[in-house]
Amino acid sequence: MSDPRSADEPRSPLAHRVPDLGALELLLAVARLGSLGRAAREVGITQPAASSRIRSMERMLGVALVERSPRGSRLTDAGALVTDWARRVVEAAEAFDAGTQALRGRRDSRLRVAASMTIAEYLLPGWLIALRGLLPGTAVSLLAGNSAAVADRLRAGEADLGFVEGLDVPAGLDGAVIGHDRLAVVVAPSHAWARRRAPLSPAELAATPLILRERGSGTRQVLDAALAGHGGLAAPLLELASTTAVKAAVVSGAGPSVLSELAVGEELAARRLVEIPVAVRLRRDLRAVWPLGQRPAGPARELLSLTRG
Amino acid sequence: MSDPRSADEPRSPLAHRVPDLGALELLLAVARLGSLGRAAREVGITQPAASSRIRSMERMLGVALVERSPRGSRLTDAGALVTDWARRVVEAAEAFDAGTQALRGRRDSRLRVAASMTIAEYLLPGWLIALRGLLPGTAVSLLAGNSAAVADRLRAGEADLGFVEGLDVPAGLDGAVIGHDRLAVVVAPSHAWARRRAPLSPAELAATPLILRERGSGTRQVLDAALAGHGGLAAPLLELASTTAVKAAVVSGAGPSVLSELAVGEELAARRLVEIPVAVRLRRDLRAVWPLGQRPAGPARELLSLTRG
DNA sequence: ATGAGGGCATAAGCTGGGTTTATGAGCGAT
DNA sequence: ATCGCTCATAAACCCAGCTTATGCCCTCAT
Repeated sequence: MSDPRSADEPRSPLAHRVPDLGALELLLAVARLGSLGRAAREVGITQPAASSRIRSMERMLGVALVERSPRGSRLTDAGALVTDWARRVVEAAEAFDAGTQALRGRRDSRLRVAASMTIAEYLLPGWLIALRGLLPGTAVSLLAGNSAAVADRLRAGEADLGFVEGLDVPAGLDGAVIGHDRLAVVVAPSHAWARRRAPLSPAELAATPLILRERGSGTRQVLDAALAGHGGLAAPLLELASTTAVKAAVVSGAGPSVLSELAVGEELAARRLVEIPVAVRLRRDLRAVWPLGQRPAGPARELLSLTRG
Repeated sequence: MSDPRSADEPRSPLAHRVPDLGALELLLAVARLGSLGRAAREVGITQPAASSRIRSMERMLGVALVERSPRGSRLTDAGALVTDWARRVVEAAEAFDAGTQALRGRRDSRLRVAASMTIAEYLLPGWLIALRGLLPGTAVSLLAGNSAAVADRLRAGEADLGFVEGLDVPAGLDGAVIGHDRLAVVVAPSHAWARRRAPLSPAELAATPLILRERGSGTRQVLDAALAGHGGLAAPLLELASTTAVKAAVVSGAGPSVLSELAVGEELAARRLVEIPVAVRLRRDLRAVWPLGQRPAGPARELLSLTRG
């Protein structure tokens, strides 16, 4: 079946209405340093280039961002707001960079990490940025896969530290719980459940056909276990290959789903999805794991310590 | 005093290691449509342009993202991960776009919003994106200022809907609580408090000199009120002009501060800051406000309904 | 089999945004 | 006055990314 999309078609390319990353970084530098020239030097361009870049950004946005004076430049009120929004874009880009850098890391990296998809996707980039603050220059390589693949890598000595979500520690490994992941029942805002007042009962949830990832996913295991005593999970409404596909289907109103809160944070904040309270505990542990008896040392130890509150 | 920065100097420009927004959007389109050519059409370029753009992105990242075949293109495993990180960058860019678009909105917009800085910064862009889903084409203008300025605008009939955080509803206005904002005690990970096990007592917090925004900020009011019964707030360690400046000082280890959880979410996730539990309730209401007796209608009503869980 | 159609790659040429260098002008401190 | 900082303007340049034109590969239907 083709992608069931609804009403986000007629949107002109974002890149024409949002300055590029270089310009946003420059703006942050101006905000921090209080001078176009100094900001230019920091980002490695000349002062006229910075001047023109900021000016063209102001033209693009239709708002004056910086107040120039012969003694320096300060942000306007609007500029301060824009800068804060810009900071969030740059931070997302930094996470992107940290992630992709680890992804292309070679086997001789000083720290080889293996992680489940969910953790690699949502948590690891942040940890890597933090790690860079503590141990600058540490080359990190990342391999993402399911729990079994992570366990294999560790047992084979091809990774120094692993991260998995799930109900138990894989055989042959030691581990420590570093956090929890709550599963959330979500629907599109237009769904009838979004107007409920009472929490969903476990039996109701179990009896409702859901949009789920295909059998074998960690999410589905937890859901199965939690609802075993309530009649068991109904046959899925849809089975899709990726979390992204599931989210897209839910957003478009195809039905309810149960997804990690990590995966739906943005959608909930932007009200593209609504969470429905449910009277059952849907949690799973997030674990750091390593080969039995080999407590993490060096960079692995450092990363591990970062991941615990 | 100059900016006390520590160890994030030798970082080459992000823009050289992260593809531009156009390329990221293209990658998302490829992921969704399963074909370079179709993705190219969607973003308004030709197929060879898309081909070359994806290729140069793969060269930049050093990772194969797309598996080409004569029947279409699918993401590689690494490509799926990269695409998810890219999605977060694009979403941040969309929030940026929604915000700046409102910021330059003229007075004749169909919906004129006035909001406090914190709300304008962290919540409003998401609401505007959601609103665009419900009422496409609605021109929104945004004015950001403190509570008094928001109230003035509404009373003068120059805004249709306002958002403020604070302890009470400004005189002459009606309002509804739409959510809460918790204040968090935060320190740098290197600070001694980060290794505490017991929660902070209110008296301890009150007695400790903090890094705060200048007198008059909403955050400071709430803090003053909450600690009034515990000996009153100690003289500040530092008084800075913007939330950003406060955060930078705390991150660099200058001392503890108390900030909105909205303002420190990213920093906590990336472990640049650590939250210290404290045995006192530090909450303030987030309110939508409007002129007495004039219940919001039309787009204002729609936006209001979006902001309540 | 064989041709049509969809999908991707390559090549050549163009264009424009962003860059640099060079210069000038405003303001403050010495 | 004069230096030293700031930012703006002008002219020349360069390259990333675009388009158009073409070719190859594979699959599917006739």
